[in-house]
Amino acid sequence: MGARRSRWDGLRPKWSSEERATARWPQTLAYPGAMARAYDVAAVERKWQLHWEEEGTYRIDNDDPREKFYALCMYPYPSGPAHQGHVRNYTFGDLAVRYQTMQGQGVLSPFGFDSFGLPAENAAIKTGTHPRIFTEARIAELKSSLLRMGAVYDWRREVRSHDPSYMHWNQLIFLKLWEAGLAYRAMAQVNWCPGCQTVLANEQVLPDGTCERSGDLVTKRDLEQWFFRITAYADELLEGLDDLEWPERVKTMQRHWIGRSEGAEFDLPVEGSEELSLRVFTTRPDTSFGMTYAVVAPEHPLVDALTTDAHRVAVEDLRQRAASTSEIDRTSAATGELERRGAFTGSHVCNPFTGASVPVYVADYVLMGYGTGAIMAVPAEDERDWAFAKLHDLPIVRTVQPPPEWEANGGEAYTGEGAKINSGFLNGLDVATAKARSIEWLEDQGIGERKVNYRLRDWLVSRQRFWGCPIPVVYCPDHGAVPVPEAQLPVLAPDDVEFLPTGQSPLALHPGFLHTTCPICGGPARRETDTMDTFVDSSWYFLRFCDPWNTERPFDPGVARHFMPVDQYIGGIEHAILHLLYARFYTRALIDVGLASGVPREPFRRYLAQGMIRMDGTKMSKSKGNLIAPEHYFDTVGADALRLFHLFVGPPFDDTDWTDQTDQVIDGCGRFLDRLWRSLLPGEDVPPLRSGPESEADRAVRQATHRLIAAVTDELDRWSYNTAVARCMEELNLLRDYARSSEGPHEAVWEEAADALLSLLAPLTPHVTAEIWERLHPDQPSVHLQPWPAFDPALVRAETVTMVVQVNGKLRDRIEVSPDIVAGDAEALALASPKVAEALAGRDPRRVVARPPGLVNVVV
RNA sequence: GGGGGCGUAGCCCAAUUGGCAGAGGCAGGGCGCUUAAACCGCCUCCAGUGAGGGUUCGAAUCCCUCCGUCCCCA
Repeated sequence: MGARRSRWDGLRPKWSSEERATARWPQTLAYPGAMARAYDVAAVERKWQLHWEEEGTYRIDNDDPREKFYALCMYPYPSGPAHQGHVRNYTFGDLAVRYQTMQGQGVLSPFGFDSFGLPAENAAIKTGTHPRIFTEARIAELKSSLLRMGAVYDWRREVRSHDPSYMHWNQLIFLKLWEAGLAYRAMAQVNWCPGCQTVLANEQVLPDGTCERSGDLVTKRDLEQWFFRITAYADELLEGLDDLEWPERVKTMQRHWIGRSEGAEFDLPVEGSEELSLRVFTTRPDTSFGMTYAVVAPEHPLVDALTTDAHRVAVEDLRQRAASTSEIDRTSAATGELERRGAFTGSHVCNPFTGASVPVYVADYVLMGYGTGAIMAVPAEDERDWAFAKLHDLPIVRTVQPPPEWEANGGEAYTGEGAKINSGFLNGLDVATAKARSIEWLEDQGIGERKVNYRLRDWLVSRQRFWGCPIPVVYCPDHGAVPVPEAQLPVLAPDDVEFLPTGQSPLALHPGFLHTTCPICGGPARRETDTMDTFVDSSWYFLRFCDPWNTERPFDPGVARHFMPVDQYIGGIEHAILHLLYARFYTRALIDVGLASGVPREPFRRYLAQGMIRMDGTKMSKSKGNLIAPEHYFDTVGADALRLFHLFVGPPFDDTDWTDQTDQVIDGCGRFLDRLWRSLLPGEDVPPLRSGPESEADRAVRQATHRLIAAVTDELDRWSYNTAVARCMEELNLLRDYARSSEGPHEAVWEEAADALLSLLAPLTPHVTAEIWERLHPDQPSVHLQPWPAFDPALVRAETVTMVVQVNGKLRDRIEVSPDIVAGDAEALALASPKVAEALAGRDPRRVVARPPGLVNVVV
């Protein structure tokens, strides 16, 4: 308790002594078993890692006058020493931090830990270690890895989800959302394991619907739960996607997840009853004339009332089966099984469009959570309805005319465009017009209206767990749910709890925590024992990073206005839907309840979804037991070489395979850095430099250097790290040739080239470039504090380009031309070529396609 | 079942976004250095772009079908 409180309101030390002690540098500077290196990698890397940390090179104050750049990697769940996926992620992030710093930006580079979560709780059950002890040990290990890979952060800003100073504001935000009506309580179904007598998270339920611990069949149970009203922002979350520089597929995934659909809701009067009616939602009100039956979800409140005695047994049977079937199975299983998954209720409703009486079925393919939990079934225009109708021998009436060949080709449900048929006043209209007309009719009749429906549901945040942020609510018999007063925040879980393998949260078994008094009347009351979904923690940590030492509120909106939005967000695609959507919602909610006034509503401007690292065809992960620890490479080839490998192996958003050859590639990266060292530092590889006038060869090298700067700058801006590395390798090869040339390198040209190459590589391989730079320029600031190199556009531009001449698309000649050549001249030059004349063999050109200055194609 | 990505040399990957298929690296081969080996250096081999069809003066790139593979959703 005491140790935690000490972090309560102050700055965190950059590295606590205990954390530094765990940083596991190698004991010796030699590399037993590793290849001989041109320089002492361990000494160089350790020197600079300590240097950046002690100098505070990458700290930034809230009032920094430079233009801001916010670079952020998704804060990780602390699972121990970094794995290769972390290294890949933080290499990209660190590159951005260092690159933007050299570009003159004031870079905010914070780091923190998503430190609540199930693994620590499971470990507690297994070993008896308190989750906090367990978690903080894992954090120290991960921080050690980060230090040793040379990733730089403003550690003063570190945020941990489980830190009371974070929980305090987490809980305050919850109360503000509640006050604003954005948080509410409602009954919800949870996964219930009868064997463990506890609630299970979705990931604890195996694909076959059994409990991962006891193997019992998991059932559904209703519990009072807390929700966030994310659906209130559904439209805004959808529209906001358009302007984001995110991968298209991620935006598409979010659009599908929100799942906006326009349609209508209307009532179907139940036959034989004055007051009962069934409300249905449909996206195709134009097909209403084709409704030949209706379906309700097994959980629908009217099921009991609709079911007649003769059908009760079958319906009950179906309901029980549905309760133990996952939603995925319910909506996806083969149609052949539909027969036993639907049952007639015995009741009928009236189709208001036709006046016809149609039967009502219960079927598990209709979900209570979507729309109204009841549908009108139009088998002719819906594939699942078609299959169901066929199985139950229900009539099928087409209301859209399919194309002529449709029926002949065995056509079933037709969901496409066409003229309306069999549809009374809608006949002859196209689908869109018929939709509008049918909704008008419903509204005129007063039985229904236009309705926009979303697949997105409100966010269920209650978790029956110990290792999470307690929900700050007290239940009083007289006053109901009462917020914990702000002065009493944060509500902290007690430490003296026992972790039993029952799966039940220890909070619910702890009398001291459970029993409290009502803040209103002082009478006995019960504390909420549920904790928040950890996605709540991760939905605003990037805002806390802006102003982490604020003790008055979650963060100062003015400071957040300065640093937000995140200019480059990097993290795995696995968070592309939920985390990013929740964070986008939360940012808006914080603005709207007044905690973040004026902050941009979209928190992440650019998002890089990094690819996975696979091994033997599966994701490399601790649980699969196929980890290749980065520490091993820090100890042998060094962090720079490993970083270079991750940048070089392929585009950052592509998955990459860890194979038998990977070690050789990493060694190759180390060899490149050795060559860099030997080639640029005085020694046998660097010949005497010459002064005086510059030759043609000198000018060519100068040109190559300026082109390199232009190309690498462009490539870093668009995340093409692999090609940027390749270009730097090419430049070094060129410089080595230049050094060996008979004339020898010109001093000014050589130094310009060397400085540029070191600067360009500095964000990629920060240690070795810093060391070489320091040795070349002992009186200058570090390469990391140098401005990003500029290029001369005149030198980037070529004096001549090679024009390709084709005959019928086949390469026949190359001609050196001016880059400004016009089409007519290019054509004339091409036709004058003897090689073209030879290829033409007397034939007359039928057409000449000139694309100056690169290409002319002569067609005969 | 629906949606999306990817398939280029033995391997990882480039290709100015429709214009010369090759920048870089790994592996392999040869030579040099060495008493020898490692390291290092130099040189070098290797594909016509998963298959088929279409559009185009011109296709790795755009369109269609199929195959393989990965991901997301249901």
